[in-house]
Amino acid sequence: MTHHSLHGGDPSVLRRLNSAATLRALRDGGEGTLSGLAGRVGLSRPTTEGVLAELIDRGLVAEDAPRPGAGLGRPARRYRFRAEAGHALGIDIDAHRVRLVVADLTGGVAGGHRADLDVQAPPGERIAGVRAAVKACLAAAGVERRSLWAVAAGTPGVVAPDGTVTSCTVVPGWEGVHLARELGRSFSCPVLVENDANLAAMAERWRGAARDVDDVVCVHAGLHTGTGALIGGRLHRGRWGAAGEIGMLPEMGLRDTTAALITGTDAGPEAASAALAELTSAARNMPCGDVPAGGGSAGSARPALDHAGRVLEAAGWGAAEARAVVERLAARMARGVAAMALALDPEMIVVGGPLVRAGDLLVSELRRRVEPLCLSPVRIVASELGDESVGLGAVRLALDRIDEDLFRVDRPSDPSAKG
Amino acid sequence: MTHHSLHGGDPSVLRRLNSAATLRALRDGGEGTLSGLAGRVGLSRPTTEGVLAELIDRGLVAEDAPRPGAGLGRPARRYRFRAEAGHALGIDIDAHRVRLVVADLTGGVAGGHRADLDVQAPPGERIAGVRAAVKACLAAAGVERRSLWAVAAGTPGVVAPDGTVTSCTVVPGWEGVHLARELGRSFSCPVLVENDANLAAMAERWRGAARDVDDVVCVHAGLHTGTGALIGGRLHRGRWGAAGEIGMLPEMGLRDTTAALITGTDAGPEAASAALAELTSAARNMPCGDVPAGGGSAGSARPALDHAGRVLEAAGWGAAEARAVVERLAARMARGVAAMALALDPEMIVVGGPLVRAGDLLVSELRRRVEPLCLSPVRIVASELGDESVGLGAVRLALDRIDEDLFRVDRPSDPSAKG
DNA sequence: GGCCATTATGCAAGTTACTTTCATAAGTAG
DNA sequence: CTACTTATGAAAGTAACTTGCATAATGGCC
Repeated sequence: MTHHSLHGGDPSVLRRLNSAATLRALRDGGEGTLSGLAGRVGLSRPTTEGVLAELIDRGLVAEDAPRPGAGLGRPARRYRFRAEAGHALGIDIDAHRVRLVVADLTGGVAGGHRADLDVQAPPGERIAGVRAAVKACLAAAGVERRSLWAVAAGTPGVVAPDGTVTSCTVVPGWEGVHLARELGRSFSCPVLVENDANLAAMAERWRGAARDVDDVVCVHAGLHTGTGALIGGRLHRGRWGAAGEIGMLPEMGLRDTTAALITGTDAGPEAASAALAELTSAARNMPCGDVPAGGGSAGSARPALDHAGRVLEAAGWGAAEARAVVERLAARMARGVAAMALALDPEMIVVGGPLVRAGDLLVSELRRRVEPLCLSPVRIVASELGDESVGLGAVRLALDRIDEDLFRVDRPSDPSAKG
Repeated sequence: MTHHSLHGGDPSVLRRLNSAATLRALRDGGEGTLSGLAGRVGLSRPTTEGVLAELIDRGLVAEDAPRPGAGLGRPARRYRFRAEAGHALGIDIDAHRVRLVVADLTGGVAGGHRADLDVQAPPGERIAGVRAAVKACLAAAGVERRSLWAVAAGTPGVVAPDGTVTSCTVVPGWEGVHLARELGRSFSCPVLVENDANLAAMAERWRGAARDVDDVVCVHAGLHTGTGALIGGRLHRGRWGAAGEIGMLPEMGLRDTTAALITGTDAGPEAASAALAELTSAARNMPCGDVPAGGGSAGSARPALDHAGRVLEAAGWGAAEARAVVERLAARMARGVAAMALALDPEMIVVGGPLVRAGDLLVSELRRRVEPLCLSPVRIVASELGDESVGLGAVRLALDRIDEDLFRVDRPSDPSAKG
C-alpha cells in the first residue's frame, strides 16, 4: 500500500478535488467552453464557474475572448490552460556534450540548446559548462529563470535517490558528485537527477515508440548499455537507483558495447576494452573537429563513438562487413536483453541510444535473437526519438514533479521544499 | 499515470472518502472510542458518529459495550472493525498437495487444511481434489461459503492475466487450464490465480522477512526456481504474468534446481534432468507413504523432493558432503539471483521455497556469492514463513482484492463483476 | 452518601460547497 | 423583425462538515 490519506476532511478537500479535476480536464482535453467543461468534469455549471475563477486567480487558467460565428445561440465563454504559466527544463549530460530542452506546462517545446563538453574536464568545470549552457538555452528560448518550476537532469551511471552519482564508468571523475545539489544552486525550484536510460524510457512512453504502454523496458545502447524500466507506467528506480544495471554481469553482453562494436568480436569485455584503448590512443593525435581544443589528454570516449558511427553508417547502406559486425553485436547483447525481458515481462522493449541509427539493423537482429529466448510475445522496437530521448525524458520527469504539486489534494505544508 | 478520477463530485464523495478513512483507521488502528476515532481520522465527533452509523448498517463495524472502570469520566462508546463480517481464502496448489488458509478481514487466520494430490492426476481430477479440500477446510474452520468475499490460488508456472496457466513444467497437464474459471464455479465471489513465487513475495512482505520493505524479490527455490517481485509495495506480474521467469535462461542456474541439488553438480540442466528421471524411475517401485495409492505411474516430482529433503537435512546437521552439495547449488544459482538483483535493485531478496530448510546454509552461501556481483547493498535473507508462504500470500492477495471494494471511493457500478 | 471533577454525549446553529431551476442575454436563421 | 438556440446570472435548496453548549454518566473525595 503506497500512501493512504488517513485523514478525512472538510468540504474544502472536495473543492480541491474538483479544482484538480477541472484543471486536468482543461489541460489534457484542451480549451473549452464553460458548459462544455462542466459536462466533461461532471460538475454543475455554477461550480465549474467558481473553480475556474479560483484557477484564474492562481494564474493557471485564462479566459479567451468568445468566438461569435462558431455556432447557434449565445457565444460561450472560453477557457484554456495557461501552459505558459511555468516551464520545465530537461538536461541531458553526457561524456562529451550537454543537451537542453525547455518546455511549457503542457510539454510544448519552447526551445533547445546543445554545447560540447570536454570529456576530460573535472566535475566542477563540467558543471560550469552545464550552467553556461542553461543560461544560453533560457536566453535563446526567451524563458525567464523564475518561470522554471522544475528541472531534471539525466546522466550516465547510477544515481542515488538523493541525486548523487554513485557509479559511472563513462564520465571521468563523475562518481561521488552530488549532482542534484550542485545544479540546485542555479535554480530556485526542485532539481531532480536521474539515470539516462531511465529518462529515455520515460520519453519513449511519453512521445516515442511506447506511447500508452504501461510496462516498458528501454535498452539504451551506448558506450555501456544500461536499461530503464517503467512498471505500471511509473519509473522503477530501485532502492539505490541502480535498477536496470544488469550489464554489470559480463556474460550479459551489455558492457562496453561500443567497444565490442568496434572490435567486431564477441570476445570478452577485456579484449574489447583493450581494443578501445588502443583505438583511442591512436586517435589522440589525429585532428578531430568536434573535440574542443585543449581536450583529448587521455583515453576519450569520443573517437570510439565516431568510429562506431562510421560502422553503423556503413551497415546502414549495406556494407556486408559492417552488417556482420552489427549482427555479432546483437548476438552478444541478446542474453542481457532477454534477461531483462524474462525478469520483468514487459509489453515492449524499446532499443535506443547512440548505437541505434537509421536502418534498424541492430533492432531487427536483436528481435530475431531475443524472441526465441522469451516466454512472452514482447514487442521489440526501435526508438523513435533518437538522441532527443534523454532530454525529453528529463522534461517529462520535471513535468511529473510539477504535476505532483499542481494536482495535490492535501494542504501544501512547506512550499519551499526542494525535491 | 495510473487512473485519475477525471470526475469531480458531490458532497457524497466526501462522505465516501471519510467513511473509507474511518473504516481504515478502525481496522488498522484497532478498536477505539468515538472521540478517540474522531481524533485519529481528523474529523469532528458528530461526523464520525454519522459515518459509524452507516458502517454499522453495512455490517462492517460493531459497537461494543462500554467499559466502566477504564478511567475517569463517563464511559466512552467503543467501536470495533467486524473482522468476522467476511473471509478470504488462500489456496496453494502444488504438484503433490494442496494447502488452504482461511482468514478473516483483518488477516487473522481462522483455519487451515492440507490434502495430498496425485501428481499424475489430470487437471479435472486435480481441481476436484482442490474442491473437496476447500469444503473440508471451510467445515473445519466453521466458515460459511457465503462468508467468503474473495479467493486466491497460487500455482507453479506462468499465470496469464485472465487466470489461465500458460506454462508449467512441474504439474503434468496443467498448461492451458483456465484455473480462475474452473475454481470460480465453486464460489460466488472473485477468484484470483497467481504464480506461487509472486504470492510468496507478498506473504514475506506481509508477515515474513520483508515487513515494511517496498522493493523486494522473493526467490522461490523448488523443482524449478521462480522469482516474484514487489515493486513500490505492489506485485509486479508483467504484461503476460511471466515476470520473474529469468530461470528460463539456462545459464542463470535457476532451472531444475532440485535436480541440480540431487546430482550435486553444476553440470548443465540436461544432465540434472536425466539424473532426476533416473532417480524417479528408481523410486517408482519403492513404497512411498505420502503418495496416494494409485499414483506414481510416471516421472514424479515427489521422490526428488524427498531426496532433496534428505540432502538438506544432512547439510543441516553438518554432513560435509551434503554441505558441499548445497554450496555447489548456491554457486549455480548465484548468477540468476544476481541478475534479478541487478535488474530490479531491490532493497531485499528473500530466499524461500521447498529447498530452504533450517540452518540457512543455502541462504548464507547465496549471500556470499551474490553480493560481490551486485552494485547495491541488497539484504539477502531466509524466508520466515517456510511452506506457509504461498498460502499466506494467496490470502493477502484475496484481502487486497477485498480492500479494493471496501475502500473504493467512486460509485460501485457492477457489484456482480468477478475479478 | 453527597458533591465535584472529568469525560463523553446529544442537539442546535452555522459554514462550505454542490445542485437545480428559472428568467434573461446574445447570438443565428429565415 | 421574429423565432429559435445556446449560454449566462442569480436565487433557492440540499448534503455534509464544524463549532459550541447544555446534559449525562462515572470515579474520587470528604
